[in-house]
Parts: sequence; C-alpha cells; structure tokens
Amino acid sequence: MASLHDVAQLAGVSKSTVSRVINDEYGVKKATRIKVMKAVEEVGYVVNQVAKDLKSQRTHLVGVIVPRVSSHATAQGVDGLSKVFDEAQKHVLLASCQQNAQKEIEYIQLFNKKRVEGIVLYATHIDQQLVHAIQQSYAPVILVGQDGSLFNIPSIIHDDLRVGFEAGNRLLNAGCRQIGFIGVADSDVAVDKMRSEGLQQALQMRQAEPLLFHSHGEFTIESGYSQMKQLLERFPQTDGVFCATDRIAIGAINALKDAGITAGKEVKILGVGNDELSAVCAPSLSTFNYAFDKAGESAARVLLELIEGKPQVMSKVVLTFQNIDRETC
Amino acid sequence: MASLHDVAQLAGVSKSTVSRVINDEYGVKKATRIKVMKAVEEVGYVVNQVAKDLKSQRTHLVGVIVPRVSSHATAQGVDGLSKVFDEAQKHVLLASCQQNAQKEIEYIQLFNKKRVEGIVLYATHIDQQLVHAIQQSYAPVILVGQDGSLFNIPSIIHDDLRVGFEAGNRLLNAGCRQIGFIGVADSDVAVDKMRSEGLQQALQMRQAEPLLFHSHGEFTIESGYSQMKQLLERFPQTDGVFCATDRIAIGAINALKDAGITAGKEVKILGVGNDELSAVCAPSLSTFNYAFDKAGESAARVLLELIEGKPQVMSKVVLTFQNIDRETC
DNA sequence: TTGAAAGCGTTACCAA
DNA sequence: TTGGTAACGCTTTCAA
Repeated sequence: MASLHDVAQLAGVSKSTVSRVINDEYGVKKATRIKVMKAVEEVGYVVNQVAKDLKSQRTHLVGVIVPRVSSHATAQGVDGLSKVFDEAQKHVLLASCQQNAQKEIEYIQLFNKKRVEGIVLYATHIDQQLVHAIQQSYAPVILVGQDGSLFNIPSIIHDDLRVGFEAGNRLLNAGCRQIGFIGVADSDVAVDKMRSEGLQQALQMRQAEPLLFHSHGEFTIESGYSQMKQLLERFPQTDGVFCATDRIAIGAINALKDAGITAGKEVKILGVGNDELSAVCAPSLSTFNYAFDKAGESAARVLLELIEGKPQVMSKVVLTFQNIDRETC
Repeated sequence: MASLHDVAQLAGVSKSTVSRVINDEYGVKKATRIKVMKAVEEVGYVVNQVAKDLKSQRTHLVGVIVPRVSSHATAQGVDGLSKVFDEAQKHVLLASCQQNAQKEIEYIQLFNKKRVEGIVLYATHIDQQLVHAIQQSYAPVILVGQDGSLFNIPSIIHDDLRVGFEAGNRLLNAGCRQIGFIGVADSDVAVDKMRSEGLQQALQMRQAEPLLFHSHGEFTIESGYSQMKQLLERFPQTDGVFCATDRIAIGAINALKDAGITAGKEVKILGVGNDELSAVCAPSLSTFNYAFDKAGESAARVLLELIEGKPQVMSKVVLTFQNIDRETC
C-alpha cells in the first residue's frame, strides 16, 4: 500500500511537500500541488491513520464494553452514544463480552493498549477486581447502568430505588396486598438490589404486608415464566408482582395465563424498561419507561468532557423514568 | 504515559532488552528480567499498540458498518460476529450510520485509513456509488443482507426469493385468494423486491389471483399499522397479507384489530424474521425464522479467511430459514 | 516555496 | 545475553 514516500518519489518532490498537500496547508505552489495530487490519484494513496495517530499521540478512539448488544438497554444505548461520538469525530471500538464478566477487565486493559481516549462500560455488576481495573485505566471510564460513584467512578444510572418505590405504590393503589418481587442475580445492585429495596420501602411506608417473596433468575422471558410458575405454587395468595425487567414480566404473564389467571385482574404485574415487547404482549404490560438511548448519549457526552480535560463536575447522573400504564396494573 | 524508553532507563538496560522481556522472548538473564519487570510495575507501563501496529503493519482491527444497532437483525448479527472475531483476536470498530446511506461510504474510507483488515457491511440498498467505494477499498468487504455477488462482492444473504415463494404457498394453503404485500423502499432489493417477487411467482405457479397490492413503507410497527389501515379501505376483499418484516406485520395485526378483524381468521398475516415480538403479540404471528446471529457469524468467518489471504471460494452464502406456524396463518 | 532531519514507540537485525 | 540502530509512515521544525 502506497505511502507518502511513494507519492513523493512519483511526483518528484519531498515527503514534506506531499504532507502539506494532503493536509491542505498553504504555502505550496499551485503547480506542485497539482503534480502531487496527480501522483496521489495514480498510486491510490490512502493516509495511514495509524502512523498519524502515533505521531500525534491521539487516536480519536473510544471503547465501548457491553455484556451483549442484543438487549433493549444496550442496543438503544449504543445507538445513542454512537450518534454523539460520531458528531464529535470519535470512533467506537466495541467489545461484546457475551456475559463473561472477566472479559470486561481484559477489554479495559486491551483498550488502554490501543490508546483509546475513554471507555464506556455497561456493567451488570461491580466488584473489587473491576473497580481496581477501572482505577488502573489511563483512559477515563464511565459506567452505565450500575452505580460506581462510591468508588469515584462517574456513572450514568437509572433511578432504580425510586422505580421500586413507585412500583410498590402503583401495586398498592391497584389494591394489591400480597406483593412479591422477581429479580435477577443479587450481585446486580441496580436491577436486583435497588429495585427490590425501593419496593420494600414503599410497603413499609404504607404499612402494608411485608414483601411476600424475592426470587432470583435470569434476564429472560423463559426465566420469568419458570419462576412465576414455581412461585404460584408456593404463594397462591399472591396478588401483585413487581418484575425486575419487562422480559421477566412477560414470562410471568404467560405463567399466569397457563394457570388460568389473567394478569391485571386477579394478579397485577409490573415490569421495568418499556421494552417494545411490553406494548405488544397480551395483556399489555404496565411498566416504567427507561430512556436507554438518553443514557447512552449522556454517557458519551460526559466522557467527551473528561477526554477534553474538563474537570469532572458530577459523580453520577441519575436518569428519571415515566410510568407507563397498560393492562396488567 | 511511560514508554519502553522510560522503563529501559529506570531499569538501566536498553530498549531492546525491555522489549524482549515484555514479549516473553527467551535469551534474557533471569536477574535482568526481574529488574525490568520491577521497572515496568513502577512506571505503570502499558504497551502502545499503536506503535506496535505501525511497526508490524497489522492492526487486528475489523470494521463493522450497520444502519443502526437497535434492530433485531443487526443486534443479533453484531453479537454473532463479535463472538467469532473475538475468538480470532480481532477487534471490532463499529459504525452506526443512523440510516444515512452516505455515511456507509464515508466509513468505508475512514476504515481504510485506520487500516482495518476487513469490513462487514450491513446494507439496506446497493447502488453504483456504494459498489464503487467497495471496489476501491483495500480492506476486503463482505456484504450482509443484500446481494452484491453480481459485482463480485462476497455476500451473506437470506433466501428472500424463496421466503416469498413459501409465503405465497402458506397463504394459499390457508385458503387465501386475495393476497397483498406490504414492503419497504423499493431500493431495498432483499427485503422488498425479492420477497415480493417470490410471492408473485408462487401465485402464478399455483394459478391464483395476481397480487392484489404491493405497498411501500418503513421498517416500523407504526408504518405497518397505517399502511394496513389504508389498504383495508382500498381492498376490503383482502384475505391474506405477506409483510416484509415482523414489525410491519404486527402493525398490520393491530390495524385489523381496530377494524374489528381478527388476524388469522378473516385475514391471514405472515411476517419475516421471527423477531421476539412475533411470539409475544396477540394473536401471535406466523413468520419465518431468519438466523441473524448465524449471518453475523458467517460473515465474520468468511471475512477472516479473506484476511488470511485464502482464496475467495464463494460468491455468496444464501442462508435458509424455517417456517414458524403460529396463530395468524 | 521546498527539503532534510528528527522523532512518535515499537521491533528486528547485527554486533559486541 | 545485551545494546545500538534502522525502519514502520507520518508531522514539524529549521534551514535553504
């Protein structure tokens, strides 16, 4: 592949001159410019950005780490942040970890070798190892979805405590008395811990019955289904269920259906996320709208400021949500 | 940020020696090795991959260009190809074009500057300009979703003609006589042209009534809804509709519902893709399963072979599909 | 208006 | 077993 050197030779000028022409600098005679441009055409010269990056010590690269891209939260998020980065002329190096938490750390290190200017990390949990890796990172890291502010890692999160609190109030207002929670791994602070805690706070404050159950499963429809099925047997008195995500909630709706129960009548169901699925399923799912695209955009914007060396002004951004009332509550 | 040079100085050895230690080459005295490792720790040395890439003339980078990531086809595809590239130690530079076709070309050029080793392009249409840009690319390009084999661009596609043909047969077998097609932009050969053409061929072969209508819209539920609504007025005799995608089909189901018609009874509906939505909506959507994850994996694998300099053995891979029978047909 | 040379951080070859 | 040096492809400074 042709280099500046080849072009220079063909045009009969020096590399410096070719460089000047390529970069539209002035102070080059028109005749030389044309001569050079012709040579560029002829050899099919394409700038070597790697060399340029090395010379300039800037890569214009940002790293994005996600557990997987085919989830509502991350897909929307990646589109959101791509847009912002694109406008800022940054390019996205994407790593999909296939749910393998160890890889998050490997990618943080890899991205540092690649000299990315910043990293957006969609985490599902946060432990000592991860915190350490982030602190070791030369490139600034911003966390999305989990709260790392305790460790001074700037974070974009959703208001998971309040969403649980709201869920409790919505279920109680709908007349529920025996309320349970279907969550995910308890290492997931945002999705499992905060949301259930908010729910419990609401029950306490309203002096309702304490939480009937809190079960742990996966982020899938199938998992929601099988959990709800088991829970129905153990807790037939259940009349309200708050599910940590919409997909889990849809599984729960199906389990109720199979048991001859209509979600929204005998048992109220509430999800989180406002996944497209929730509008389409039957009965349609009452939920909370989480602005995943805005989360991505915010993360990108905050990271850009950090990259530009602006002082870090916030320790976290907590995004709000909207109640979405449909048929199941 | 510390470089080999700094480490060398601190350890009191030459850069060459440090390089040898870093890269685990043998022929280094144990004592020196330890001395160097200590220095590495001390200055927090991190390899500069940019310099390494320049020196070795290899970036281990592949570019992936998508119209957007938050669609079933691309999200699944990106996860699939990420997995394969990850195993092959390649890293993914992702560009989300926000449906702006001009950007596809810009990104092909940008990626060449960045010296990616190959490019996966999810295209929504294919024109002279795009073909030209691909032919100019030094990095091999593989197309997903559209057939570029006519221009000698290796392509991974779904069997869009046959899916239309099958759709025709399924609708006819279900007793439909007045069949229409709801498509997308007619510049989209794969999704609009091929699928409708297959449908027409089935109608012809079975000597059924010719296609009642062929309308053009967007890839959204809303668009499917508004089109179906209009078409119902113009063609009240319709008893079967093949929709170019599942989302469009779901919009159509809702439009029928609003008109007091049950999809699957008076009017049969068929979609394409087996989007998760199709299993969850009511009535549930009969469709065709497209293996988007496999498409991504295939693309990655084919590209890897090209990168490794293996001869190009195929001009396209046509993936098959499965009929998914649910309630609407 | 142009060119020569140094240097970005590596590796690889040759010499010591 | 180690070190010096050139080279990867570019930009930038200084001199001509």
